[in-house]
Amino acid sequence: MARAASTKGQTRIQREKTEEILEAALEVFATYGFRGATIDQIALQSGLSKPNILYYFDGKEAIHAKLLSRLLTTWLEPLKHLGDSDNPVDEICAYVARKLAMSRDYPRESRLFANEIIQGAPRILTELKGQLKTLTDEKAALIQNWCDAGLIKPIDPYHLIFSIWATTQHYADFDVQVCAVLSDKADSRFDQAAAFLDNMYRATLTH
Amino acid sequence: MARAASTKGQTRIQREKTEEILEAALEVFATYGFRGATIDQIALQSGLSKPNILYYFDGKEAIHAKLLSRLLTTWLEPLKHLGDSDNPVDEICAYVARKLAMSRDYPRESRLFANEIIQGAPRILTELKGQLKTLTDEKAALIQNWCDAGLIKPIDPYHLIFSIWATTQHYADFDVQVCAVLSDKADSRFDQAAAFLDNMYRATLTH
DNA sequence: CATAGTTTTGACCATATGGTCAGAAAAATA
DNA sequence: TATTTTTCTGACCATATGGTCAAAACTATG
Repeated sequence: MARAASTKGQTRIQREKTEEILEAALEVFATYGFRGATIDQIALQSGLSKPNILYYFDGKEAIHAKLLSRLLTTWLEPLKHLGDSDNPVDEICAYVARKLAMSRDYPRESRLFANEIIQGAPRILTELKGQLKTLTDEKAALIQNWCDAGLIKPIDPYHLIFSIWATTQHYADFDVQVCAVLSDKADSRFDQAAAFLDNMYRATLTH
Repeated sequence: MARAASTKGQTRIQREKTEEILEAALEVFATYGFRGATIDQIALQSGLSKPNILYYFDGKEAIHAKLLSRLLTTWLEPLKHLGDSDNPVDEICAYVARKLAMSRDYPRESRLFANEIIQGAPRILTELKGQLKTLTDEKAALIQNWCDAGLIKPIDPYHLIFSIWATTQHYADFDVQVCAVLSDKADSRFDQAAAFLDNMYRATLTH
């Protein structure tokens, strides 16, 4: 038996089933959190039997860990692309737009992450203090340079980044609430949000 | 036996124990979510035995329901105080400050709420579409009036409110992440946040 | 103090849940 | 086709969990 843990030499079936399980697990973990999710739910969602799932993964923890480790890479991707440019305001607004698009297109990933963080990030704290902090420090320094050069208004770069995470992820994590409040106007919520946020960050950053 | 459900004629012990249980339950539910929390944990946290807890409440659901119904009132309080005034910008910034203070002083309440919403608000959806929507509609109309009167820049009042909820609650719900990124600078995070947010919303709203 | 009412608990139950295992079914290989 | 390897499953186990109950401990009051 070749466990999915060994990344080399996987058969077609191993690759396919592993994906199906992760897809189902994402749905379940995002909705109920780690402790609230059950392997039976993942089994039901994926159409596989419970023992079959445990044939591919070494347990509930392992499935969750795999999802989280994948997620972090995807999640940091938009921030990585925040590059130097002659127009910092556009650069930041483009980042906001990318991040909002991720909330729209990958709400389950956002909720998986939110569940983990709210509950104290017990299984991802190391990565937060490592990868996430390193990247954020780097980009905060870049933004600080823009401030110092007078290209944008003076602001705290860290809290600017926090506010971007908060405002964009809100549309994935709190979607039920947003829809409840907007009711019939909810359909265009992502377009409205894009316009509002672009407007707000331009006002915040432009001299 | 007089169950806590009957709000009238409670003895001193009933009032005290009920509070102790709710206090412990808030801690546990906020950390693990509804499905992840166990009555045993609440028992341990409160120093009471499990059967004793079930003597005061009709089950896990009932404890959670009680917490949620209390919470909603407290939670909407800051928004209710968003009143008419000759300086709308100050008015909104004061609301932001109040909301941020709540994240600092009542992080568990914020997380309890966040857990519920992220998981689809199964036990509070009615209240969201009722109380929350009504109040938000009312305040959005007020803000719209300020826009129309030219007292603040034209913005979408609903998404302004969403952004305030998102940015302020972020400091309670994602506190672990904020601290991980700020590391040694984390101590003053709420003061920094207050300054940043005040600055951002003034820029967004002032002509 | 005696009695009635309230509060608390240990022991217990039914179900849910994470996980195991021997062997069957299917697929790859010789 | 025969054999080896991979994939899959029903039955099962140990523990965790929500909840019950009879009786004990405690408290207030006549």
